[in-house]
Amino acid sequence: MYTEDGNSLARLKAAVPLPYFMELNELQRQRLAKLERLRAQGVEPFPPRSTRTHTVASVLDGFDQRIERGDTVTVAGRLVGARRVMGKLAFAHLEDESAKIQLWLSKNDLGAEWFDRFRDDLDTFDIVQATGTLRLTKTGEPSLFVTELVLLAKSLNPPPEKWHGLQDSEARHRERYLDLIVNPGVRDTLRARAKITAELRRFLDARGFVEVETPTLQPLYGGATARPFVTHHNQLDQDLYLRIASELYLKRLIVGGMGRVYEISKNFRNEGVDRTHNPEFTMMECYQAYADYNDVMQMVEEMLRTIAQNVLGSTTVSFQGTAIDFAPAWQRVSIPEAILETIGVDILVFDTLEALQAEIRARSIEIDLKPSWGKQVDELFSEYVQPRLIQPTFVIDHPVALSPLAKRRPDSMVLTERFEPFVAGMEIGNAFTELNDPLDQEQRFLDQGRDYAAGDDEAQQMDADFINALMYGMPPTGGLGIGIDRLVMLLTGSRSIRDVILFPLLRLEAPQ
RNA sequence: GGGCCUCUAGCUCAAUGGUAGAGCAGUUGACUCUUAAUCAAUUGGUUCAGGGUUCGAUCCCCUGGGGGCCCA
Repeated sequence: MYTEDGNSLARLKAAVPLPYFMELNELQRQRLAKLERLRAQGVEPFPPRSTRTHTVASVLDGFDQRIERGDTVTVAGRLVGARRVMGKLAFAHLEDESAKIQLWLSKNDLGAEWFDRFRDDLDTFDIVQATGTLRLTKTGEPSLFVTELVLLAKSLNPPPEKWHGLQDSEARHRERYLDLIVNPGVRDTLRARAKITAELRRFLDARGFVEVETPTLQPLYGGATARPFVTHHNQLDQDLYLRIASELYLKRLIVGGMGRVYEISKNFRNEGVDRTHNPEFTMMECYQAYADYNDVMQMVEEMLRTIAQNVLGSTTVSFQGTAIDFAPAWQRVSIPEAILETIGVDILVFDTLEALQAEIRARSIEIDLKPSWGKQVDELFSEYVQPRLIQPTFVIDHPVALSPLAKRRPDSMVLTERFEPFVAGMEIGNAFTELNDPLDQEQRFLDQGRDYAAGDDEAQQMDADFINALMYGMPPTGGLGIGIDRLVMLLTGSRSIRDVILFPLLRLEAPQ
């Protein structure tokens, strides 16, 4: 109760000094007024520490025995949900990082001072510390019977609607902290993501891979088909590119004799944003000397089986209503064979852009026309084959033209020893027997340079130092990249990459 | 880049071109076992921004902005 005249809000609004940097709405002003009043009563709204003795989960563990023993515990956390005040008795819920428990506040046992304070000056979302004994309510809900209450941090922002919560996807992304408070699934996904990367590291460490770190700021970019972000180093007066892939650095380490290396890092690609793309995303890349892409395929099967089993307790995951089974062995789909089977076009026969497009026209196949044979094949595959790859599948036999860093198949000048794992119609990785012939590699870079000159701004750049490294001799090597964000999507059933990235890129909010 | 949808109170949402509303939250009062507590009263608006049409625009038109979905 504010004052005896019951009409004090206007006066409080006028009396409370506002932060100069933002305009507060009425609810925020009310909370600020409460903060000021607490301070006036000698209650510090932001004390430096709490003296909690238990997490909520540990209190709930063995709850009945704690009641019998009459344990006194101190917990700390956020007031969530409605506060239900009934004259001289009140209920609320307190949530910490482990669990939620009901607080039972009685005016007699807590004392009038703090009971009134709870009723008048504490709000939902305030962070408090509560000390007391444990009881069950008549409906059997475990509750903390509070004998001492301490404010730990006053909350100035009001909570969203208590039944529908925070729905607006823009608000959920821009105010992820609020999303985390009110939508429990966000925390679950975050924890699952941490577990997935931990399991991935465990899997690789157990196989003798050494985790390394290579540059994010690079004088040349490479290792993937993508446009880079450009930045500038002032003192060197030199443009630098943000990493689009770790590949070329990691293979330098294989040249250096590291044997097995991996890196989990952020890649930055200057491209659009959609359900499966964020300009900044996380990739695991690993390279194994004296292995080939068949070895890597087996490792991927084992890797995803292990991760799914250890994270979900099962190799089967439900993704958007479809059961997906990561258990080996995965099916293999050859790009030329799959295109032949699906639309009847043999890309190995129609092996020039002109011939391929003539055949496409002859068969009245609806497809966008592309500027090169490789891109046209990619387009046919993406359009007609990829959407059908729901269960885990290795797509193999990529054209050389699309694979400037992969070794050719011994029996083919146009196909490479490469595979991409596809799940739920999504490309989740990329792997190949690495090209270790410096002469062929130089030629591939030159071909890429021609594509770039012809207007393909995703083509790769000549990297003379990488060629120089290969000229010292790189063993036959199997390499792999796995998109961590998409893997997390699959294992958490998330429809959008924005649901597994805590702070996805959004446009600057419109100036108000 | 294109198409469609969307933006209204802190949140979730209404509103034939004619006084901008509801629920929740908040505020005031009652209430010592509540569970979306209940009962009574009540505050709260740059309808994303800027133009236009109109006697009158949340609504219709144009331009721009944010977000989502689909396509590329």
